[in-house]
Amino acid sequence: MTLDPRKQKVLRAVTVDYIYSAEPVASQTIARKYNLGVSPATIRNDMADLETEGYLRQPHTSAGRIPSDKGYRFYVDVLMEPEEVPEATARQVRTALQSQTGGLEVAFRQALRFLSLLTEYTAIVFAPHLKGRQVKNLHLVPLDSRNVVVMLVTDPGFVQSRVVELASPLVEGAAEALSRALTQLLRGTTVGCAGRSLREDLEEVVSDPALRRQLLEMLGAGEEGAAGGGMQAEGATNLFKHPEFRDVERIREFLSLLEGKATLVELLAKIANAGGVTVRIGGENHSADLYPYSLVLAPLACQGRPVGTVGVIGPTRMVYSRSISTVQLVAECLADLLERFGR
Amino acid sequence: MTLDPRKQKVLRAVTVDYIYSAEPVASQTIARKYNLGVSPATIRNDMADLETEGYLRQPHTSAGRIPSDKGYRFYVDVLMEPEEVPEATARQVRTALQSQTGGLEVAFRQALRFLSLLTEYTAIVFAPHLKGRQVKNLHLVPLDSRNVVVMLVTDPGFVQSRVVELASPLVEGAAEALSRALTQLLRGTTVGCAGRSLREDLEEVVSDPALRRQLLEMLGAGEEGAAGGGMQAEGATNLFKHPEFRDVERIREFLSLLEGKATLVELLAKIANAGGVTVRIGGENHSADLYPYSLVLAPLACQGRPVGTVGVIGPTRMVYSRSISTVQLVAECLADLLERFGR
DNA sequence: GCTTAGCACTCTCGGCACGAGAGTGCTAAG
DNA sequence: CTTAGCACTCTCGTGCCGAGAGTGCTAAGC
Repeated sequence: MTLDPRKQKVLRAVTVDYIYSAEPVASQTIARKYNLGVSPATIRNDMADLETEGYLRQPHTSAGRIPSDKGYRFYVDVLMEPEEVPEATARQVRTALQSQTGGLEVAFRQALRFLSLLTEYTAIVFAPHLKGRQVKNLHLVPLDSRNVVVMLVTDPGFVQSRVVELASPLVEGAAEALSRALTQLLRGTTVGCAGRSLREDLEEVVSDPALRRQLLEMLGAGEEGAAGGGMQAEGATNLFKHPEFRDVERIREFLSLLEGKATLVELLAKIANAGGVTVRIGGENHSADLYPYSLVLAPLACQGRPVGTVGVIGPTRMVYSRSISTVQLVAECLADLLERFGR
Repeated sequence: MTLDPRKQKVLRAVTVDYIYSAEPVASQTIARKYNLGVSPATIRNDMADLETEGYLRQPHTSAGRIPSDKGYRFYVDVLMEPEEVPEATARQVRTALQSQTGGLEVAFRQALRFLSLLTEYTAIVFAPHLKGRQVKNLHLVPLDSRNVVVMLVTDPGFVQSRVVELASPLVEGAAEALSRALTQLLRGTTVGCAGRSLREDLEEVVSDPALRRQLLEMLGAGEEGAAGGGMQAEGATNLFKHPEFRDVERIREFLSLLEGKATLVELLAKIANAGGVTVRIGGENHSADLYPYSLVLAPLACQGRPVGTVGVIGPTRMVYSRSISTVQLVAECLADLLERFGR
């Protein structure tokens, strides 16, 4: 069931040509541009075979061929020649991200900008969510007698803070004592798993009801924190440069895909547990919404545990080689960053 | 130079009809639907006059009329009947926003969601920027011996925090002493106006170079903080429901307007100092990028000082009456919130 | 048996003409 | 000043046509 060598060459030629031209590829074009040493007629026969085997599609009779999802998959797995990110560019990205002092959120945003700039697709990140992270530290910082900042630090160095208006004023020194007690109580607790016992323990330690409610909320359902529990995207407009987005309906679909998030988050969450760069092509996503898109995604881990996913989304007609190396680069930089913060 | 009463009625009819139908309005349509008691021919004459006076435009000969910017302006200032937000909806918005405990960022985001939902346009907020705010409090919270969270609290209760890796370990108790010293030094300082003297003072108080750099950065150029120093938008896809966005070029323009931000931020910053709801129609914005859009904007203030702007952006063919009342409602809720945090 | 030249066939796409429909502007009468 | 009537203009949808692109098939060649 393997493809004979010439058919592989034809499939590669069709794929590469279509990726760059966005036009169905004709047998003659291949004969002219990629010298396989055979005539258009022969190529035509191979293309017909490749179509019956499911690697190519024809938009309509008497048009050239374009790769099917299966064709892209074979291309990515077997035929594609890897493309390195130019060393100069790579260095630039690395230094920019490593010298980042503005905290993880800012670094993530910058990573997205790089990704969308270098690939010309839309960069997405499923930011490390607080849910599932362990509490490292909890601090109360009094602003004045009635207001206090609650600061929750979780595992890889995410800081989430909120201002609480207390029901009754704090006495001098109470904040520090409470901070110590709470940190001791909560250290190691997993955010999002606020069990009954925790609730009872809190009632003992914290007398102020407003503060207690706020703490429970922060430790609770894993809401979007400052680090962005949800998904972020950058460069949505990039996609509109590509001819598959000539019509408005497609644009609307794509934007509501990004805004709706649910479909994407589900996929990104799954990938967070994968190893290495994953390529998902069109229908492989088993979701009608994602059918016209391909994604190149890399998991993010901190001390061996998965914390999120980063990558790009674009049309199935994607420059996979470049996307893969770029995503890899950016993911590595972010991994370094996560280790640095995660100590 | 004032318009005679019947012409006003005609102008109102054309505007209202066009706002809802998005089709050029014919004299006969007006005669049929808005009974002004005159024949289409008379209305035609009035429309011709209104056109020479600049209130109406004709997309091409033998099409109906549509309002010009000047026409919309007259409609908004004189002809429009105010439309209240239904009490039930208003109550819902108020309670949802007032019971918000997740800090200003979350509340702002929710406000945007309401706005975009209720108006069907794109909601934007120029979030209170730290630049220009006064420092209220500065705290250092040690995480372990080498890492410390720097937390900067500015005037209306914005919290900005970053993790710093110190050049040399902290001794016990040093963090608290430093926090006190820094708060005393910095209280009342305006963020973004880090003068030379401040820099010298910091050198005396803070010996750690990494920490010093971080502090200067946070106090410095007024970068985007956690509260979002820049602009946020919600519901960009809303606009694509409207027929003026049938073609891809317009969509791309709009999205890059939102992503580019500069043009909008400039306008929003100006409005931040205004009083009450401001309506900007098309060309009134004196910016080619904004020419096809109208904005309904309200300033946000805290203790009498301007801190930002909130509103919606949509096509000039906008349901102004509804937009105005909705923006007003949301702005009031946010003002309450700002007062609560600003104590 | 694989490759290839030749040719008929199919499908898309741009251009053009045409007619219907919508709406105006003008004129002249009420 | 208002209005009926009518000619005029412009858009838009439709159908037609021809050019061009590309294939599939057949039969001949190696």
